[in-house]
Amino acid sequence: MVTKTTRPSRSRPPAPRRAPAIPMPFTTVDVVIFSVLDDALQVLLVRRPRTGDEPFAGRLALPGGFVDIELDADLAACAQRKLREKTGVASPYLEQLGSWGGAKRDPRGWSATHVYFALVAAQGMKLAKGGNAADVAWFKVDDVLRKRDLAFDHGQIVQAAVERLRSKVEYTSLPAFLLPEPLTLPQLQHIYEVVLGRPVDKSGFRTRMLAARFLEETGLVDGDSNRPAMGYRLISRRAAVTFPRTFSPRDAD
Amino acid sequence: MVTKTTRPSRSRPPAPRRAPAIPMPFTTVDVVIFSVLDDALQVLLVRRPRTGDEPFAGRLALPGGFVDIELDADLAACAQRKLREKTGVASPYLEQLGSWGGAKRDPRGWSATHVYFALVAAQGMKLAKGGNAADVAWFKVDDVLRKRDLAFDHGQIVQAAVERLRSKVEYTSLPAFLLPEPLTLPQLQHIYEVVLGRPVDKSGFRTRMLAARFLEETGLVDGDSNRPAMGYRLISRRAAVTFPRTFSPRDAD
DNA sequence: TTAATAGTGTCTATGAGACAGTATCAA
DNA sequence: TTGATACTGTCTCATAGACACTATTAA
Repeated sequence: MVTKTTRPSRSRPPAPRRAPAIPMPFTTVDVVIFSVLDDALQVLLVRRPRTGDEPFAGRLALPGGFVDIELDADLAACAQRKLREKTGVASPYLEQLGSWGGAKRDPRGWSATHVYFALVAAQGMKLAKGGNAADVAWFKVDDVLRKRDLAFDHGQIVQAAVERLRSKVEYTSLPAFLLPEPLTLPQLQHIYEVVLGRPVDKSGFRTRMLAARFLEETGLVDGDSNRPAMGYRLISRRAAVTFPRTFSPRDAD
Repeated sequence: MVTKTTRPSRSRPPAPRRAPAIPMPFTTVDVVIFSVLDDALQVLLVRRPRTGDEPFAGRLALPGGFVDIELDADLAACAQRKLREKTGVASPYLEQLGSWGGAKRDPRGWSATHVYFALVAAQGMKLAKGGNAADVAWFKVDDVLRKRDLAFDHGQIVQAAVERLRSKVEYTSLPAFLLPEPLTLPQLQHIYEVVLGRPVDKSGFRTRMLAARFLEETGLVDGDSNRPAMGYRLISRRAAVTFPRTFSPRDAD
């Protein structure tokens, strides 16, 4: 959040406001963007600029920044804009994670950030780099959580996002949004295994996915393996479906 | 949100701020407070004052208002404060629901609200009334959702809160926070039935609750019935526990 | 033919749902 | 003793998990 690059500099006419004359918190939007790359769950981070007197110069942070009340119709549109600026992705899975606000999280004063949570397929994606934009790159979630040296409270936020993702993966079809279409069931199973960090039984997995009726066949796909697999497309990209039970190995008490 | 009653009027020294000079959205916190009364799920609403030129005068709204960057250390503290002001309840179950923000939700300009979600036991509670405070009262959720004439976008927000509650009730122990302690299993079952809107099997319900290990016995309680029931206390008031499966009648496909 | 991966069949144990039964209180 | 409510036992059936099996491709 609070990167100079996304801060509009042109002057604007003062809007008519009949509201109270008390100081308002700074309002920002940050986006936690996940993908699976190299068999690991990864998160997109930007390096904060070293120029100017901005806080946390040179540290890694979530992509985000101030709400622009001229550009952004609402919070979701603002999140979409920031995601597009960094990744070029137009229609990812996007849901709200929550908001963090307080007196101390930004040294410049009371601030509140609205955090969104995005899942994208990393294949063939071009990240925004150089120029006025800060460097942006993928980082393994496990490394990020271990090093805990992100700007602001973004370490906490990433942790909350990972917990939400891991928890939802147990009982929803969310990981399907981490794959490009058409996707195959073996690919999807692999994503589940990477995010859950444990193997999943093939037969049960297939039954479960097909019973949830969120996939439709698109014909055989010639993958990197020997036998081609059936390709599938998501019936709806709006939301994930919820399974009636959680994934869980039998030893669970 | 944006009620005059919670708006601080005293002057304060301008804080040192090295932040951008672009206009910030108004920032508010609203609280959706649920309870079960008269065998129905109810929500706490306040009537907006008819004085001054505030928007939505005389309409019902969620309790809430501007963040006070002097009083409130963070968003959760702000929500706690607003809850305490209206209900006197000090330590309810409180979780974040989400945030709503946009150019059009408040006629005075771009605004964003951070919404919290509280569950309280309504028994013997005194609501704040009269004086400077707006009238505050319980309303049946079903009526509120049908009439849809709340101030701002609070109708949408209540709807989202009810959906979240009903969905979580299927697989968590959340409803336990709607009862005063010590609670009995028949009482708890009744709450589940009210919120879910359907009967629940007694035997399965008891097995499920006790297997989840979130209750500890406190001795028999002489209720309004003939045979006394075992009283229980929540082992932790921090969070609800998640059941491995959802409640669901057998006919579910 | 073999290796590799895609996909299916089958067995079993768990445990939820349904419901009938027993226990313990007041009147 | 009766009525009312608290609580328990038992039967059945769906299904997740485990794992062995078959199918289809490339080399």
